[in-house]
Amino acid sequence: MDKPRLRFAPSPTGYLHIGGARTALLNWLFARHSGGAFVLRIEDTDRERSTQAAVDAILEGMRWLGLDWDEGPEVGGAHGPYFQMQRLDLYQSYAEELIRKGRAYACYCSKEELDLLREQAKAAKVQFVYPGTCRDKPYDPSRRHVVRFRLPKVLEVTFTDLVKGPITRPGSTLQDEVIVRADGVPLYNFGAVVDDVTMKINLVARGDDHVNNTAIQVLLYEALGYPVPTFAHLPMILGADKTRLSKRHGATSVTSYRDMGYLPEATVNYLVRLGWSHGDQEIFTREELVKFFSFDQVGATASVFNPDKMLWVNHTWMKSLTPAELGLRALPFFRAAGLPADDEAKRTSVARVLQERAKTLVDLVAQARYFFAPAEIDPQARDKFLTGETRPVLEAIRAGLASTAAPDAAQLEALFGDTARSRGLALGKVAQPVRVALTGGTASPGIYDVILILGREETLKRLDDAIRLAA
RNA sequence: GACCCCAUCGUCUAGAGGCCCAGGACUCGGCCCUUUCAAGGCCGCAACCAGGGUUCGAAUCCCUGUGGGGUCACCA
Repeated sequence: MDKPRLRFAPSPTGYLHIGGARTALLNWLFARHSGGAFVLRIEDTDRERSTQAAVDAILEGMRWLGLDWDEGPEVGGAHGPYFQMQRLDLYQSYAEELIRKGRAYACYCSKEELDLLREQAKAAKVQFVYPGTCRDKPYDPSRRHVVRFRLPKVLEVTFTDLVKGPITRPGSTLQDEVIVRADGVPLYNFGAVVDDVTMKINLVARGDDHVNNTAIQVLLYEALGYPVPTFAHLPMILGADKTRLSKRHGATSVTSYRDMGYLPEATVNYLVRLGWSHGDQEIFTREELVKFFSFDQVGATASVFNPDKMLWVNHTWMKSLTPAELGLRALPFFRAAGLPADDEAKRTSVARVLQERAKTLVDLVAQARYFFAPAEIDPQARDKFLTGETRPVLEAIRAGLASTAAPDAAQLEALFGDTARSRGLALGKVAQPVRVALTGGTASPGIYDVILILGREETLKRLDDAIRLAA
């Protein structure tokens, strides 16, 4: 087989959702795996719903995931243009070729007439079948018409599917479909086939919802005289209630995951594991995925999107980044939260102590708040830990710290240990009040780390504030 | 309704006739570690849709049923 050429062909009617992103990802993965090409084509023939904003959103989503395309919008390529609305002449000439060869014909029936027939069929509870009214009428381009494919007499159509195996559909369930509208814009089945033919696509991997389109497309390829590509129909992604994933299941656009503080590595990792596996491995780098991925390891079953597991994957990825890198990734979120985290050394230290505790970048920033802004003392924590009883402890720590010029971890440990021991207290009895004083809450990274990051001056200041509160 | 596809723990999955009274991961529960919270370690709960075949032997192959999903446009 020639080098694989794959494509992702979204219609720009909205943002890039999770399902589309996975389709794009798997196509990209296999193209990179095989050294083939990945083409991005925009199927904007639905003028009602297509928007430039959606095109931008889709490209943005793909870029965030790191899915670069070899041919397509903005990068061009030898088989362009890559927007269907810029390829109308092409569809027209292919349609005319089919008419000339007798494989298609002009149909002059009005939409109203057909709608009526469709209603009648529905009322009679039978499948609507185009009666073939115009099948043998002469071609008169001057009359308003659509182009219909003349269905060849076939018993059945069979094609290979890399994930589902051979699929057969009886010819009796097919009919003369409209392939070009009256306004000259092609319908999906025709546009996609003409484009896949002219863009030399030989492996079509797309959503499961297209399986039923495939038979007619196979016939179209044959009518056009081109080899039929191999197909890979990817199972749908479902929500928790096992229905197709949609907005009501929560966030469905990839960029919303970016905005919620997920890493692209984790998103890619999770998405690919939804329906694909490689033994027992859960975490994959992009390089590993490129190396291991193939369509025949993709399961044939639809899979339920599990936010908990995605969160775990993200957490795992966050832990694997270097603190400096993690801090850098979090920087936009710090800025969005209005926290001054531009000091790289401090930001890195914060990331280091928080990376095991924060599951997303947004979570990390939320947990880091008191490092960059005054501590907001939780009332319950104050009532419990900043009391007349703990005040002497706070004062002792304050005094010890004040007499140390530049405390290090060992000195802090000694200070806390001695303070606890001399008063016959467990270490926790000393650490908790200090924790509340410095962070405002009862849960935080190790208290010595907190002090070291806050610095001596700021720590003394917060201790003073807390001692006042404990009065 | 017709046609197509699918069917292992709650979820993602391993499993391509004996290695499986079914393995890993998420979630959940317990224990350990521990200055809090995490992280980490250990342990546990939990599944082959049903019924028929084929076979010495079936989660794995075949058939039927059931359940779920998808498609039936001058949308994609």
